[in-house]
Amino acid sequence: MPELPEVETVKRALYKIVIGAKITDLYIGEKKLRIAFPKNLKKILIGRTFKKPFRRAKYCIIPIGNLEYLVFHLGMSGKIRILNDKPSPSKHDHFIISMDNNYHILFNDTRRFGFVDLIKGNLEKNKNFIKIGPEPLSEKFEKKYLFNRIHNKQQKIKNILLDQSVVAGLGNIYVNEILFHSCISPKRQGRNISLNKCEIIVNSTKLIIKKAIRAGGTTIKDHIQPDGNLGYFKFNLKVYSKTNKNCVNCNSLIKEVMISSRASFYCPKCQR
DNA sequence: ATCATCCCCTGATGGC
DNA sequence: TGCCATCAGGGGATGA
Repeated sequence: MPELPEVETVKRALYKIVIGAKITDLYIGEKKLRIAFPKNLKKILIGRTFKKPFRRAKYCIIPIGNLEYLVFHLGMSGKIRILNDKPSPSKHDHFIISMDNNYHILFNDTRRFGFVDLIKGNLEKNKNFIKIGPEPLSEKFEKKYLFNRIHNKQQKIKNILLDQSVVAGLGNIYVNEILFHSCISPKRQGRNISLNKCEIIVNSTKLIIKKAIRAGGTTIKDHIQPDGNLGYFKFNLKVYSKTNKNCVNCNSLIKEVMISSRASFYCPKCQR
């Protein structure tokens, strides 16, 4: 599910309820997620107080002390719910945090590609973060940077933008939408993209990511906001999963092709 | 180094 | 109805 806007939505929901809250209880499921839960996680967390949560790429991070962080990654199907009543864990519920303000954070993940981890020390030097590129909404993500990163690449632009070391947080839905907005074919090689086109890609990225965050992300199947609402950006999708629908600009039929075994959608007339 | 492919896992869907 | 193959928002390991 979750790309940057979905994780940002989760972070904002947590921000409203975790700051200053003390952890009173923890449930940890039997099954291993992408990585095992840290040893003694329960012992370490109970009694600790959350500080301000933040997001980096597709990771949601809550500091629990000086240079100590609780880190979530939602993988493909991970969901965070915020509940007023203590839930009894049902299928695919892997992690529940109870706090002294009577809120409960539930981590549910059908496919278990997500994980929960504890990180100590400088986050940006941690193995999960050290290679991650600039945030798309930061000033560091600008046309010259992008041009430098792609102008000698043999890869298709679709794959380049999915590469977290080039730009952080984009996934399959938003890359498809960004390339449509940029009028660039997903099959175009990185080295065939000019500086001017890079500016267009950068601007489209910022615009679409901002709009998606405002909408609470995109619900295709799994994603829901932590309060149970849908991600309303699904009503703004122009190409993703629109195979054989009409292009909103030129009325041509939207095409679907597989690029590196991931579905890619584009308008063959608008995107070159 | 760079790039494509496979794999982790569960569930939904569609063809036969 | 059942069975099988394919696909899904991610990303790490592998090997050419």
